[in-house]
Amino acid sequence: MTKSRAQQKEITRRQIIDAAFRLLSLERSYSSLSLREVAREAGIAPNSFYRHFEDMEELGLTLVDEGGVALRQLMRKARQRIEDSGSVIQVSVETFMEFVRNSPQVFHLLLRERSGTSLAFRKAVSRELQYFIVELADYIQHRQNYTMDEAKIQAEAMVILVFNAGAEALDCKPAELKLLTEKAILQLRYIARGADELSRGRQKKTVRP
Amino acid sequence: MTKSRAQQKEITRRQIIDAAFRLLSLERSYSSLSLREVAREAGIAPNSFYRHFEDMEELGLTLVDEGGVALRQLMRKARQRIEDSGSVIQVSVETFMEFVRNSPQVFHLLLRERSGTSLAFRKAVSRELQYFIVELADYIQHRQNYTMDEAKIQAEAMVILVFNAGAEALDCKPAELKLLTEKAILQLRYIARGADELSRGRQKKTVRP
DNA sequence: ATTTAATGTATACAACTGTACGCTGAAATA
DNA sequence: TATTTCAGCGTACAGTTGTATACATTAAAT
Repeated sequence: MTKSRAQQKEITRRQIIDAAFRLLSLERSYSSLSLREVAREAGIAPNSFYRHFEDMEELGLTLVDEGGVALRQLMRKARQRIEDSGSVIQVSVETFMEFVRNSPQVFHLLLRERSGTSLAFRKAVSRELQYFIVELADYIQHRQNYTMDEAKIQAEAMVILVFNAGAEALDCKPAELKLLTEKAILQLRYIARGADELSRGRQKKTVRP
Repeated sequence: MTKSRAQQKEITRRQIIDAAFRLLSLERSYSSLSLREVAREAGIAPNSFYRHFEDMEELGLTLVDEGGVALRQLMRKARQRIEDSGSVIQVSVETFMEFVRNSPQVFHLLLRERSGTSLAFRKAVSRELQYFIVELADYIQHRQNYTMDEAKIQAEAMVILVFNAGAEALDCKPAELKLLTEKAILQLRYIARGADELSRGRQKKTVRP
């Protein structure tokens, strides 16, 4: 059976994407990758790259999208875990940390391009983060009676801190991982509790649980 | 009057450092600078660079150090402002935001190299952040009776959030700056209050102020 | 006054980059 | 079956890079 043209093209496209992810590491940022390098790793001629992507920026944005999707899928599973067992904060943070350790390249990409030189990249990563922030804000608002603004500010702080913990996790030894996770959990609890107290202070009447 | 050798060397060294800072921007990260480019901007021959720095990494570490010093000096001034007027959190955050807007290149450098490809850079930036964290933790611990660990975890969360607000400030319009600052202040208050409540919960007896 | 040492330069080279051009073979279409 | 389309390749070119080597100038040391 011979492959259709579209199928073969899709395969090559995947090879390029996978090659790029493979090249990312602690010592190698996306912006330091050259087109030729990616082509080499993908096993194609440099010029063939252009049959699939306009330039490296377009490939990069594709990687950010793919990475975001992968991360969101994982966090959706985390929510299932929450249903039957335990604390939202703990399960979420632990799930995220697992992701960072299992797919460090993806996390590297998101982490670095969030403050990278390309506006398009920064916006793309920011958009991925917004998904989390909004989902988390919804969740928070659903359980307590915050305004949406309050909930978002709270959610954003949490996402930033978890992201930061992920960044530290990349550099640390496996033994230190647990400590790092606990630190992040505690920081998130500070925020949850603090937001709780401060919003209660502003409200006329709220029954303490 | 002729210049002594050491004096002239120091002048050229400064030209290199200043040139490198000048080249940094939203669109230009340190790792994307070439040795030749810096030499060109500094007005010297490419090879002359080596008379002052082993390689680009050594220059970069020097920049991180200088940036850290500048930032710390500014924050020290902030503490004076706190003495006579108002909230610690508010003054600190506002001071930091001013720094970001006034010396964006320095902040760019710290922000990016914090998650960059060079371990030496990451460590250098991390060390700069530790200065702030420790100072803030001391301050926190001095006012309330936390353990040092608690105070540090709290301080770290605060520094991370302020840093993040700074990153957002780089991309935003001047009009949005105030809103951004207020958001960060609120986030820090969440943490302060949350830590306060959670540590009180653990203590046998504490008199509410 | 002579020698030494060091700052800065000019030239050169090999390695790598992005990408323009033209070609090939085979799948898709007519 | 004949024609068109298009993914992929090879060659080529101009530009940039880090840095090795050799040399000039001149302050500092002898």
